[in-house]
Amino acid sequence: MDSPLTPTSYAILGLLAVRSWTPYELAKQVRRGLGWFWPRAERKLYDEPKRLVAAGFATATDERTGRRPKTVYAITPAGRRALRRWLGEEPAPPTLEIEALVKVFFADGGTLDQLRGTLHSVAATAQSRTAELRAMIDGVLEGPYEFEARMPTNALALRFSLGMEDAMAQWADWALAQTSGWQSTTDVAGWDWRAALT
Amino acid sequence: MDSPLTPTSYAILGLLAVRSWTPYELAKQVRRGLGWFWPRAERKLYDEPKRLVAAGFATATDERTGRRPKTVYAITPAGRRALRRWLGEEPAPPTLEIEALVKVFFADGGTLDQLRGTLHSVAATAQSRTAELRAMIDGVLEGPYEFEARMPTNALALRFSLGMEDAMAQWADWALAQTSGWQSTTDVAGWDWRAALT
DNA sequence: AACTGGATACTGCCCTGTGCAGTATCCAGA
DNA sequence: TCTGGATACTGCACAGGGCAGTATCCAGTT
Repeated sequence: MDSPLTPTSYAILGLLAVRSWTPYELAKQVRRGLGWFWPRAERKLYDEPKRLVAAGFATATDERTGRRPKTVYAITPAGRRALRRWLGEEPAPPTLEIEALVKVFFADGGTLDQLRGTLHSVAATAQSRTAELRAMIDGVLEGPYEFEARMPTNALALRFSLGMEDAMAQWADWALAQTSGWQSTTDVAGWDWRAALT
Repeated sequence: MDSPLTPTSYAILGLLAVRSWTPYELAKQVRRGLGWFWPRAERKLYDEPKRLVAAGFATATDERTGRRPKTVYAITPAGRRALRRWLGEEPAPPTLEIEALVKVFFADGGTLDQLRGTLHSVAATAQSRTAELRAMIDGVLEGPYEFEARMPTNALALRFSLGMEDAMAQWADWALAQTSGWQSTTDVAGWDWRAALT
């Protein structure tokens, strides 16, 4: 029960530092922001706050909407101190899970069409994710925004996500151009991989 | 037991399509290549091949080095067909887990030094990971390489990793420049987040 | 010839995290 | 009144991570 808190615990604690939430609201908020660099299943967001309560970093308040109960979590002073401490610790190196790249890496076991299909998929995904980010930015730029005070750090993170999606799109376009002359995934018709790596 | 195979199963199957390996060798190989976009704990690489054998996609051969036993896994024709089929399926969207960004996102709960420390850490990690990639590339460019035939698709994947690391380094440098005039994480001294987002 | 340390070759166990099914209630609109 | 989507959870099975523990092998040292 008192196993050490995980980065996920601190991510939730960070959200509680902004305001109080029900787990359901946390889930919506994670989809909007945090999920771009710390994705977690909705399921987890019901367990994690309980651990924060057990650690004394949050409180749980039972409320109700009519007859339907809900639990509102709020941060404690000890929670804010713990968050502050954690913010100064060395972060773990990044972890990327990109199924598309596995398919590119082993593309020589399949057809050229399959490889190029995967590359098109990467480009399309990056474009639609970029559009999502841009829509969020437009929304914030226009209207008055609930968390205006948090926009400076928020903007740094948004720029990061835009940069990642842009890099993926750029790479996919580059790879599509490179493979355009290939005869197959194993017969690359004189294409020079050494040149591509320098 | 016959639960559907995961992307991890196909990642291992892809390695077996290149040649036969013991789980220990698989682990080394994953660290070298696949791990950059599909990282898995060594532990997993001892379980996964067993599932491939159960599915009829691989065979296990018990060998020994002196008195110490080892298991060599090899792909079957059905395995190659399964891999080929999988290569044509739509890949899942990318998943990024970046603890440093969580710290940036919630930096307004800590000090400016903490924020800039996190940014320096991102820059340093990206640089050292880039150096690792470059060292691998240099090694391949110089000597005769065991898997020369796989270099075209391998080069596409390597370029991807270089691009990601470069994007992270670029972003970290940009963010350090942006925050250089901040008084604190909440007093940004006239810094315009709107400008940073357009 | 014995000793040491790093590489090889695994397994067990506990924990985190995902995905999905299942159970309710609430509320706006038809 | 009815319906469907949003709200508010829990249980369960499985994927995956990290670490401790158990051996053997082998090259270099003493």
